[in-house]
Amino acid sequence: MNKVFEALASAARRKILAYLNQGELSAGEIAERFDFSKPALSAHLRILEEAGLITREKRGQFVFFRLVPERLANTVFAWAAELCPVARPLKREVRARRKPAG
Amino acid sequence: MNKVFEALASAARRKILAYLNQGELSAGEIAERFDFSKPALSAHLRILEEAGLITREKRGQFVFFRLVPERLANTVFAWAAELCPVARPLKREVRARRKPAG
DNA sequence: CCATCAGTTAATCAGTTGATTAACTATTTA
DNA sequence: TAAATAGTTAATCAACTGATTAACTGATGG
Repeated sequence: MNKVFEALASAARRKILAYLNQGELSAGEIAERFDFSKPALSAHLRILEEAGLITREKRGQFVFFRLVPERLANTVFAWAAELCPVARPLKREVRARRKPAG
Repeated sequence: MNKVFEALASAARRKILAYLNQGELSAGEIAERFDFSKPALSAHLRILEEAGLITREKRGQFVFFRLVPERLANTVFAWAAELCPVARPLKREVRARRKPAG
C-alpha cells in the first residue's frame, strides 16, 4: 500500500503506467518515450514492479512489462473510493441494506 | 495532480485524511492522534492543503481542517478508474449511451 | 497587561530520491 | 568467438523530505 502510493508520487512513473495501459511494452520501447537515461528508467520500473503495479517478463533479449490493473483496483482505487462517497454507487447499496429504516 | 499524489505518498498524511473523513478536526485534535511534533504536523497539513485535499478554517484560537472529497474524486479516483476498467461501472453507462447500437 | 494556549515560521540536519556515467550480464547475430 | 544490442548494477552526487528545537504570531482569560 505504502509502496504503491510512493510509486505513484512520480509523474514519470504514472506516465509509464498510462503507456502500459495500452498494452505491454519492452523497456526499450518505454525508454523511447522518455528523455532520461536507461538506468533511470530501470530504477523507475523496479519501483513500479516492487509496488506490484507492473510485472516483468523476459523474452529473449528483451524485457516486457505489463500493467497489473487489479493491483491498482485493490489499493488506490479502493482507498480513494473509501474517502469519496460521492463516487461510490456500489457501496451505497450496501449501506442502504445495512440501515433499512434509517 | 502531481501535488495530490505527492501528498498521498506519506502514510501519515493518508491517515490524517482518514481521520478527517469522520468529520472536521482542529490541528490539536489531529496532533493528539500522532506522535510527531506540532511543526511536523503543521507541515503535513500545509502539504495536504496545497494539494487541495483539505481546507482550513480559523475559528477563534483554533484552526479546523476538513476533507475535500471532490478533490480526491477528481484526481486520484478518476485517475485510478481510467486504469482500472475492472472497477468502472459509471463510465460503462456513459459509453453505452454514446454507442447505443454497438 | 501579562501569562497561557494554539498554531506557524525559521533554521538546521539526517536520510532518501532521482539523476548521471561507467562497468557489468545476457542474448542475438555475423 | 567477437561485436552489437538490451538491460541492470554500482558508485557518485545534487536536491528534496521530513523531522527537530527555538522563536514567533495571535487569541483567551485572570
